[in-house]
Amino acid sequence: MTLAPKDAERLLYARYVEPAKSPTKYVVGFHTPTGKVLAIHRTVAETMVWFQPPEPPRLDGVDLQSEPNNGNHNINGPLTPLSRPDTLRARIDSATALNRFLDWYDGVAASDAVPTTPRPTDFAASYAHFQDLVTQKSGEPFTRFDEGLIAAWESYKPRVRDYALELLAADQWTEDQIGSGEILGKVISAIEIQATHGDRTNNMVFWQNRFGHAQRDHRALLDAERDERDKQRFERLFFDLYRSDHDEGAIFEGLRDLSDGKYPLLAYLFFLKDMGRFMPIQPTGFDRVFSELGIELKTLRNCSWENYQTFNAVLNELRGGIERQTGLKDVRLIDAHSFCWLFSTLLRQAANGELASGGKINERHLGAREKSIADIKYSVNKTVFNSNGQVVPRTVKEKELRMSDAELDKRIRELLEIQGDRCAITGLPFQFQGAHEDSNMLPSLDRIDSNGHYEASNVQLVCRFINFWKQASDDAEFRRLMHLVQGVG
DNA sequence: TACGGCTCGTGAGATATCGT
DNA sequence: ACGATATCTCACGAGCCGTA
Repeated sequence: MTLAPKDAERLLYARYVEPAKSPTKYVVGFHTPTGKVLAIHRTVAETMVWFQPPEPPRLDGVDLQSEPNNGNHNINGPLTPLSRPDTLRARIDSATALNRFLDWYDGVAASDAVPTTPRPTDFAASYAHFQDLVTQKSGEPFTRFDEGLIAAWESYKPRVRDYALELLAADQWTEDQIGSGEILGKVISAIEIQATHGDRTNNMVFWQNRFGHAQRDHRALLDAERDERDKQRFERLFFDLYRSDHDEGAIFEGLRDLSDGKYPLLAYLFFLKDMGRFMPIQPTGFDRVFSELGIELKTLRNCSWENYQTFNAVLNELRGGIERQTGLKDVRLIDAHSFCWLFSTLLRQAANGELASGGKINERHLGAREKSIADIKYSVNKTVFNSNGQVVPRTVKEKELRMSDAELDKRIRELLEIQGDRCAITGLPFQFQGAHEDSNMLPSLDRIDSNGHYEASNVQLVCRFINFWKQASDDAEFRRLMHLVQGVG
């Protein structure tokens, strides 16, 4: 007795209503209620089901095959789990046998299917590669997460998050606000964080309009502001996410369906909820580093709760590996995330040949930074002293230092922070005292209005050569001229 | 009949260019 | 600087077909 695939297909449609993706000429597949997938070949003579482990018990009319023969090119997209080597295949003899099999398969609890977290193949070797790249880039190897290159590149994420949580103010939400647009507005503001200077811009979600509205990760949220039904749905899910203990998986899937599967957006929203468990993601970047580490996980176009949980589990596993390699204690989830992100960026730069030429330009370590801060203070004091009522051949402008030493120190640190260690006028990265190879790139305190005094609101940090060039000219005019020069270059 | 090499089309994402 | 549009690149999906 045999069961023709077209009859099997009819049964599958009756049971699961719609296929996991539109059928191809050769293959049709379905999701089960527990989130597994199964598929059959449509053109072979008898019904052969591809399905995920575990192996079924002995069932009448169900004949487990020794080989999955799942090399078919149409097993992809939502059916990708079936392209794994541990996929099983069974020949099904009859309609009743198929139903028997499906009853069993549908009943396989999702917990049985919890995928083992993929691990790096040789973390020690990968870590050595990472150190090599860090050293090429910054001149010294990685030692800890709170200083050096990794701190400079990555420390902004928790800061952006803190600010986002303020804007979100989820603790003030009330259930009757759902549908009002207020919650949606708060979520949007917690996404669209743009610092006019420096590094507090939210780059975890691609939200800016630079490449057009359609490209923005949170487009669906913006559109929902003008769509009562979607507004209601979004706000219900946001309320559930931040204010209830409803099933996080269901919320994730719900948001995904509403927002077009934008993985970075979803991950960011969950990162806001709990940075102890959830990390932001940029699929291309993380796939790059996972492939380097030999971790079998593809996140690109795989935005699902299961995939996201695996992603976070992988990072969680890496914490131990990083602790063992570095000897550091208490490596946090976000540290593992930063490690991957920096590694990924370095891999990309190395691939593009940007590492060698970058040389020491990005070199920064705390010692050098501290020296630079001291230097700046010293030179300001000197400037002010020199221009205080002395008799000189030409008129010297009166410049007052309207800050105490401690205030000046604090302001310089603030500015370095806000400006992301870059020149306020040219955007070039600063080099710091002792770690520099070009003294023109040392930071220098500039008065925005050259006729004003040294006070907190009138100062910015610029490259030393910019300060020389700018002399007494007006800030706006000088910026205009600089842009002309940059345009020519 | 199954596998897998191959090609071609598609679309997302990244980047370049142009206009304001 | 910012926004809109054009262009490029790459991975993936789908199907064809030669080989075993």
